[in-house]
Amino acid sequence: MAGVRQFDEETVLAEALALFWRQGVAATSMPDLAAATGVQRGSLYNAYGDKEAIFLRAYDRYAAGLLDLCRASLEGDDAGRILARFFETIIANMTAGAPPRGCLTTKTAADGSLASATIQARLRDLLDGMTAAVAAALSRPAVRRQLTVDPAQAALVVVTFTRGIAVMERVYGDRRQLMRAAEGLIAGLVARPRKGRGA
Amino acid sequence: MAGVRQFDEETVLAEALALFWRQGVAATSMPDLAAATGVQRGSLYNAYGDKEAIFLRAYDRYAAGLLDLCRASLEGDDAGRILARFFETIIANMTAGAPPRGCLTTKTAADGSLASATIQARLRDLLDGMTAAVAAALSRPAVRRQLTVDPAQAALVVVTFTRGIAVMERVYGDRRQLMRAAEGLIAGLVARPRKGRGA
DNA sequence: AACATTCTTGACAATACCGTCAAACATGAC
DNA sequence: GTCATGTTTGACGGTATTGTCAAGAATGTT
Repeated sequence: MAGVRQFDEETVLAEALALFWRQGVAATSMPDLAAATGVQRGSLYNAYGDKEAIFLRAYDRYAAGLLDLCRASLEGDDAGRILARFFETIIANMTAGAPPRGCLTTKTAADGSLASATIQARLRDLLDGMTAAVAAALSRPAVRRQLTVDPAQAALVVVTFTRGIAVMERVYGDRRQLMRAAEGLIAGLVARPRKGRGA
Repeated sequence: MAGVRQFDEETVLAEALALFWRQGVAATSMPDLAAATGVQRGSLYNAYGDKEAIFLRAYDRYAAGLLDLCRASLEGDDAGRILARFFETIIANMTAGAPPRGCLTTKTAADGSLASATIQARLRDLLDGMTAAVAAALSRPAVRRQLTVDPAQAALVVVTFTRGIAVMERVYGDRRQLMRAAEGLIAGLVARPRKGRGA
């Protein structure tokens, strides 16, 4: 096969992701992407077709990475600790960067990009995956016993709450507030939030 | 005073609000507003200056109305009922319209309009007001006793959760899921969610 | 080394939005 | 009825984005 792609797709998608994350999908134009990636607009059109296609590729990587982080944070048998670590992960993800980038999924969900059913489906996929991961963790017998709500519903509550945290981050930009909110939710969901201090 | 405004400001702001709500602030242009309100673009510039000014005026009305609805829903002494009615109000607000418009505050928060500190401040004002209203309701002694978390923190959790519901509405568009999520949260925050059925 | 294939480049036309402004207009004040 | 005042109108120049395309460039194949 001759006529070979001159740019490194990994790099381009990473730069594109960074831009989408920072600016939001709707606010990012093809010229923006061209400038950020160093690839000419015409080449991007040729390689991917349109902005949505680029976004979908970038988002898939993002989603996979985030899901891995979430799953890793959900190990253990102490419900309070599991959830605290999970929310820490989520909050770290959305407060990273300067200024903080916020949560890509949430920004995308609210910025009109959902006119595309394909994008909506991808966002749903990530949230479904996240819900499943949380539900699995909360369903472990040792964990389940500590909950005030059954695991499936608790998982829905937790994932919904992560979305709320993402919005609050945008509006208040106060990391501590997010932690306090998460802590409050955990207190409600776990039977004995504070038995001692350490283990 | 001669040279008098030819359009009805109430009507114009109502139409503008409807458009912002449906399309999102960032996705709404001055020509869009002109078309929707029937007022020429030049007149809008003359009367208000720019899109942001129009949005702020429309949003203030929206915020005031929504806050009133929220406060009204928070009366009573049964924590579970109060919260259920509050979430019903919130969910009704964001699932109204065909297709549902979602939550204006949340859409605005995530669509890049927060580049404007003024807009961010207004969103914060509404959420502050909502948090205060919920905190006040949850602080009533009879209510407070039923909670698993102290009122101030519970209010933060509740308001954060409303933002999460708004995002979930965008992604899933499933009213029942929102109700189930809210119900789950209430179960966690209220000590005895189900003692009987009625009072 | 020559070729075929695919990518890249720069430019094009089409469309849309913004902010402004001068001229025309309508209205309340006198 | 006349005037002063603020509004409305339509148009202008400037800028930006989109999607396409023909010509040039690069590379694997033979």
